[in-house]
Amino acid sequence: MIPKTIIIITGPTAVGKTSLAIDLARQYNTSIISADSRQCFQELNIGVAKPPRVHLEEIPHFFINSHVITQEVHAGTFEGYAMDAVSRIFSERDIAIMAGGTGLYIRAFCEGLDSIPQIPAGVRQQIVAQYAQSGMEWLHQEVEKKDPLFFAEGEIRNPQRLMRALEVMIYTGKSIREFQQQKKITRNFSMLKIGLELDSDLLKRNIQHRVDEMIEKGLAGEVRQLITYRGLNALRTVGYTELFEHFDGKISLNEAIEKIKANTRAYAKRQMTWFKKDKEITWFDARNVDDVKKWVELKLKIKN
RNA sequence: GGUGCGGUAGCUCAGUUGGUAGAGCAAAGGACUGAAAAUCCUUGUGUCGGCGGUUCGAUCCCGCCCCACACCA
Repeated sequence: MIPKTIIIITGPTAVGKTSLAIDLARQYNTSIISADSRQCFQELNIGVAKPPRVHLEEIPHFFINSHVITQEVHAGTFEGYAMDAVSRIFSERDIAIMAGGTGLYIRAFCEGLDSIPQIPAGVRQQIVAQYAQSGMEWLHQEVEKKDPLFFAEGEIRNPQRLMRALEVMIYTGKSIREFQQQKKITRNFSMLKIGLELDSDLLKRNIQHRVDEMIEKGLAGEVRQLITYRGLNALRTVGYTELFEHFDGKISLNEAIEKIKANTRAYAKRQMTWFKKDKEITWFDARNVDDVKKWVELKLKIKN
């Protein structure tokens, strides 16, 4: 019996993950699970570089257009969703494909997250509101008092982490540190992790082209329609925040475009910083996707 | 041609009552287990427009020149 295998394609934004995934999905006659924290939202289209509609119709995709922006989606949501999706794919196929650039989501899928109770939304809302009002000093004091364990070793200058620690403490009465065992779960299928990379000048050029293309396709119009939802997490996204600023009259359209390009570059850099640490990834030059295909074929043969 | 305001880090600018200079953004590196396209940390030598003068010492004061902008002719 052939072992079930998922081919995971990752790398920075605008290297060409999507088109490689589609090629492989065709070749192995299977489906794709997107590992992208923004493409899952129906309302976000031009700005998040979804696969073209024809391809979405040709090949089944999971976690694309699967949610609406008012839903809360996070790494835990993805883990559950993606585990369900692979098992459905594996019930009919031996190979599945995952493609995306959200490192935390991919890790959640591959290794699992430590189980922490679901915190009711209201708990966080209160903390966020209090933080907005009273600021960092208050947050520090709260966490130092309520969760000294986290305060001693956590990222105490990062408000998001502090607020997360606080909500877990308030709701469960235990430090988030006690939950975070960093235990890797072993999945009952095998994985081939592929990284696509590109010389930084070339990647910059790709980003530039892609952003210009998004503008031509009408990104500004898409963003304008979503302006009333700007407070939602789904819209704290490169391409959207900069255009909101433009519609506020703070910056010109050209400035917004330049900012989108710069922020996309910074995002790509953060992605590389994350992925470089994953020693299971085999890297390929994005210009030689045929090498990837050959390598995948070889690996799958060995497995048989 | 005259007057005014400027010329400081890749960009936008702050500053030094004369002791060779600093923020934001960019850039580079890094962290990150339920906000992750998010969030956070680290890294700043640049003929302070050019040439001369005053001074122990000038980017800062003075003179001339060049460049940009505005206004007046």
